[in-house]
Amino acid sequence: MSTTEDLGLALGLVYRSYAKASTTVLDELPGGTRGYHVISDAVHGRAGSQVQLAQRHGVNKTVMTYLVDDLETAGLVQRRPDPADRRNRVIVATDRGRELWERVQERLREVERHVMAGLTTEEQNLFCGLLTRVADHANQTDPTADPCAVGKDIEAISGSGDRDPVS
Amino acid sequence: MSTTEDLGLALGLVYRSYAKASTTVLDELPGGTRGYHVISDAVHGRAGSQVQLAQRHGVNKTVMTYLVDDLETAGLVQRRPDPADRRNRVIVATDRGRELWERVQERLREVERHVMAGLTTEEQNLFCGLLTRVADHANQTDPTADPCAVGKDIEAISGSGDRDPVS
DNA sequence: TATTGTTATACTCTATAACTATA
DNA sequence: TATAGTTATAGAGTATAACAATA
Repeated sequence: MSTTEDLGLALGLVYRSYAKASTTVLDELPGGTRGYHVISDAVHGRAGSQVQLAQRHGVNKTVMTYLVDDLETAGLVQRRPDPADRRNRVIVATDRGRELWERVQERLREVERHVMAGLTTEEQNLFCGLLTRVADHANQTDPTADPCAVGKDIEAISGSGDRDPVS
Repeated sequence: MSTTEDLGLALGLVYRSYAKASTTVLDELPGGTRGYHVISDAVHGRAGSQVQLAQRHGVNKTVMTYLVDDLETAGLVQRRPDPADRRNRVIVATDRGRELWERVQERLREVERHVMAGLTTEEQNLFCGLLTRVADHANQTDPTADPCAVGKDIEAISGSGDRDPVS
């Protein structure tokens, strides 16, 4: 019998498996895994403002301030003024940040293969493709949107009789 | 262009998307998402001891003590003495825990469909199947194994010249 | 008036250390 | 001696509140 009949359970298991396997590669970076993801966004020119970054990576904007501080101190990213809106700080990668990203990226490909070792190479590509589409869909859904909207959909489906699952 | 060329980034995005979408369903449970997963293991008779549960769900055994305390107080699980080793407390589900699990489980299926809305139904099944296999593989890999073993594999592949990605 | 980013502060979660009981 | 579980304590991570600058 499978030990994971639940999507959330399986996601958590795989997420932790990846986190553990990538530790040796990412723990030396400022901000660890999250720091790498911010650098990654900066390298691809999709970082945007700090608030946008914070929303995309699921943390408070104050946390992003500290993280960008560390990344900037390490010379990996830069805060740039946004000509269109002087309140924003656009986060861009430095040359050093780009070089670091490329080096780390190669080692992470090995980590990914290790995590997905239970699948054939073809299946790995298929899985990555599907996962990416789910992720992109989640990313498209406006991160600033009211989180309750999702809950409302679900409540409308399942009814209001069992709102309190405990009592 | 895709916003997620990286497995870890995509996993994080999907994981947070699921966490956000399941909030309304799971936040009222003791221990939230993790509490539900422990109940789920207990319902399926695969919970085992508290240490085993802690390892499977990626937390310290002390955290599991507190969590099981809350679940037991809520009447959802029970600590049972293990005849084979009196040090162990085997965690089993109560009738109430089983009922709760079934109710929540139905609502979570809707959440899952919402998270995977970017895929067709066939693709959703395919994705879940592959994800489950990756998760089972991660679960099989002895959770007590030395985490450094993974790092050693990776270092052997990528060489030792760039151990410090920053300087 | 609302939003971005910053700082100081408070809170939540988790781990460490020390202990008992069992093996 | 080593491990499961518990408790008290300390630490890491994160959010809240208040503020200045900008829209």
